[in-house]
Amino acid sequence: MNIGNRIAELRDARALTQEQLATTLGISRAALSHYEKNRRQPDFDTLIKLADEFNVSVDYLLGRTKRPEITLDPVVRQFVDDLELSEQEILERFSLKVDGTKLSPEEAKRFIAFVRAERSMETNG
Amino acid sequence: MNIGNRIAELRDARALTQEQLATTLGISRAALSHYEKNRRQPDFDTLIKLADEFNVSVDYLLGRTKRPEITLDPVVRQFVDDLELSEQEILERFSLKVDGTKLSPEEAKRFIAFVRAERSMETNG
DNA sequence: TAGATATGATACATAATGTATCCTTTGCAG
DNA sequence: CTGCAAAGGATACATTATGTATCATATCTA
Repeated sequence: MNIGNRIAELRDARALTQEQLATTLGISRAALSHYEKNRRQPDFDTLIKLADEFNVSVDYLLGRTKRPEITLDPVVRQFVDDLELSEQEILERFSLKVDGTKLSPEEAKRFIAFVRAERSMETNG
Repeated sequence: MNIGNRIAELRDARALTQEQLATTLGISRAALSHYEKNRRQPDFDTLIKLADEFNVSVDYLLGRTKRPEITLDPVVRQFVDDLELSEQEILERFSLKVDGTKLSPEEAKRFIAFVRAERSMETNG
């Protein structure tokens, strides 16, 4: 997925014409067409205007991420990192809720400490 | 915060010289210097190489976000957003890791009991 | 203080961009 | 059908930005 496709996709989703979006961005329709056809690269200013306009991340526009969210909450990110939950197969199937309620960051931390403590006892005892 | 500052910042944090980073990126040192001084804008290819190299989001490089986190893979995102961690699922296919070691079913069970107990205490106390 | 190292500044050939304009397709009213 | 208009793709070309070599300017340090 490249930037052109993403722009066209987002524009279509809003039922905007190239003319309309171009005007909003302050560029010519021709330029926008070039972007959508991956013949030109918008400058950073226009890139950010696009991201703002569609409320997506630049990473998404560039096809670097599959989802448009800007970033995950850092706490969640940290949580995932700490748990070493990085294997896709696993992650496809699980997220951490207990009895329907998400684990809070504090709970996650305590969880980790808990597991470590238990293991430590197993090892030493 | 503009891209130049971010690049210089990240490069300094790794104690890399412009020469070293430029080589890694496959560009001239002069070009990198221009980027850091905000005299030129790297093309998308270089932009993404930079983000990959430093493991940050392009949004961060562009100064669009304050934190460097990249958007997680959608699978991870889903994992975080929505998962019900039932004991049955845990027993069947749960494989959280802590410190690189998989959680055993017993550990998973204790974990759930642990979370429930804590929540109970919060609710009642 | 000379030499090495790192980085900023500059010039200029080269490459990319922005826009006007033309072309093609599609939908639809008559 | 036919003609028209809207939308978007293609092209040409003047303009602008970029990449790099090279020079200049610190900053260490032996």
